[in-house]
Amino acid sequence: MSIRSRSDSAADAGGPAGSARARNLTHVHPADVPLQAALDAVADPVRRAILCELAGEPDWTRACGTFDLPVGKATRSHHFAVLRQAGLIEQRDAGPRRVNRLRRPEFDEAFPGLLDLVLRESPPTGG
Amino acid sequence: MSIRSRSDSAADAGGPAGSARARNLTHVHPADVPLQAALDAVADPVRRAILCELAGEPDWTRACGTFDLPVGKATRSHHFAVLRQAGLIEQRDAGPRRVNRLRRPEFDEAFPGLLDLVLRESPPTGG
DNA sequence: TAAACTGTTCGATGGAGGTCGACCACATGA
DNA sequence: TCATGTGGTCGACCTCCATCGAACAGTTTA
Repeated sequence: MSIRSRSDSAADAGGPAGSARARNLTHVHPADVPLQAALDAVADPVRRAILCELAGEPDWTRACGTFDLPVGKATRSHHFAVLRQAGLIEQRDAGPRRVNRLRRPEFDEAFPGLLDLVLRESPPTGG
Repeated sequence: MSIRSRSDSAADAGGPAGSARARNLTHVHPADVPLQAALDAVADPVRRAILCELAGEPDWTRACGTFDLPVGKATRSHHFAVLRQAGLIEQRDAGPRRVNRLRRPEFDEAFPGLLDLVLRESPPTGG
């Protein structure tokens, strides 16, 4: 079965009440994401860059602002929201920062192979 | 190695010279397709419908006009061209018709799991 | 309280691409 | 040659979405 405790680690992360900001953080489990939304999410190169950077480091160690992206902070915020609604990332407030986690196992179960393709994408090999 | 005889079955299909129309039929091997193009190709619902229909029948049995699609023939022609350039389908002229083949093994090798996701997509299950 | 930092929201803009109608090109058959 | 049937090409339109600047909100520290 693919039905699991979908309200487990997402919204409740960070404590029972959290802050007012944390309550605005809505998450979607990958199992509830339509294929269309998943494909749209990974079809954008900026979002794929976020996913690749995120995959290279431990969970909850990267805040949104620490990513090297060729877009302004408004656009960056938009992309993180898209990734969150597509079930690709999980976010948690840590002080003024918002740290991220790649939802690899859950997303892999819902869309086998898709995330692997994205993370296998090699940038221009620098040579 | 992923390098194989990429000029093998695509452009040469249908005989040495073929017709004048057949010479305009340019194919791209999946191994030469960027991930961006592959994702863009499968991100469109009309194109996914084509792929699903194509997967349900033997190769070279479906002409472009026989697909049940909610778009005009100009748009349909455009979508087939996109699928061809993305290495997802192979086309061959059969008289006035243009028959299609899903390049499943080649595409699977280049983008493992992606086509499976598309073909696994279940429409509203009708009940 | 104020300042600095992080991130979101809002409104507007621009470009990419899906869509169409019309016309064109090719193959078949009479 | 003409008619028909299939599919491609062209130009235009239009919608969606990525992008930005500006303003706003929450957190931390002074």
